[in-house]
Amino acid sequence: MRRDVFQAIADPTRRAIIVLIALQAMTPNAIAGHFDTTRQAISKHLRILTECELITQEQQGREIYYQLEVKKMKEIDKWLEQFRKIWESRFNQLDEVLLTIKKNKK
Amino acid sequence: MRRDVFQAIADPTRRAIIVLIALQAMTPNAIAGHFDTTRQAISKHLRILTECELITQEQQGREIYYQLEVKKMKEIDKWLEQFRKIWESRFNQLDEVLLTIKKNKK
DNA sequence: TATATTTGCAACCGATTAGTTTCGCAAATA
DNA sequence: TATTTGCGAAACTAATCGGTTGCAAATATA
Repeated sequence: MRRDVFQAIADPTRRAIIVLIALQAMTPNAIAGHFDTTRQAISKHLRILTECELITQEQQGREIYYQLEVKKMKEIDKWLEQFRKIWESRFNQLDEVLLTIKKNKK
Repeated sequence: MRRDVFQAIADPTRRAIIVLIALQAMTPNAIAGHFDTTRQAISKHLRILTECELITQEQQGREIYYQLEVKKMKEIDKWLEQFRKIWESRFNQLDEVLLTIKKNKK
C-alpha cells in the first residue's frame, strides 16, 4: 500500500480537509459538515492523512480533534526545492539575454 | 477524468520522470531506459503529464523530445504558500517562547 | 440504567489506475 | 524498395480508490 504525502494531497477532498484544519483542530463530524459526503468517507480520508503523518489526533472525551502536522507539508516543499533552483536560474538566464539585447542596442 | 498537477505528481514514476527531464529534454525511449517498465507505460505517463501541461514536446524527425514546463510546478508552490505562512508563524511563536524563557532566566 | 452521540472499522461497489501486449503509422536506413 | 526504428493508441487485466451502508465500542446524558 503506497502511502506518501504526494498521494495524500492528490485527492481534492483531502486537500480541502488539510486547508480546513490548518488553522484550528476539528472533529470528524465538524469536518464532514463542510463537505457533501458521509462522515465515514471523511473518516477514511482522515485515516489516510494520519497514516502518512500529515495530521495528528487528540482525544477529548468522546470527541477526537484532528490537527494538521504543518511541518510534514515541508516534505513537498523540499521536493520542490530542486525545481525552484531551475526556475530561478531560467529567469536569471532570461535576464542575461535581455541584458545582452540592451547592450547590443547601444 | 480528474487531471491536475497534484494528481500528476502523485505517482512516483511520474515524479522520477519530472526530475529526469528537468535539466534536459529527453525522448520516451531514453526515459524508459531509466525505468523497469515498458516504453508504452512511460508513454502513458508522458501523456498524462502533457495533459496537465507539466511537460511540452518537440518533434525532431521521428524522435520526440519531452521537456519539463518548470513554471507549471509553481502551482504546487502556490498552494503551499498558505501553509508556509503558518509554519513560519509557528516558528516565530516558538522563538518568542524561547525568548521569554531567556528573559526570565535573567 | 436506558438512551443518544461520536467515532472507527469492515464489507461491498463502481470507477479509475498503472501496467501489459498487440497493433499501425511515420521516419530513417539498408 | 524492404526493413528497422521510434512512437502513440487500443484493448485488456489486476489492483487500488473513493464512496456507500451497516455495524460495534466508548463516552455523555436522561
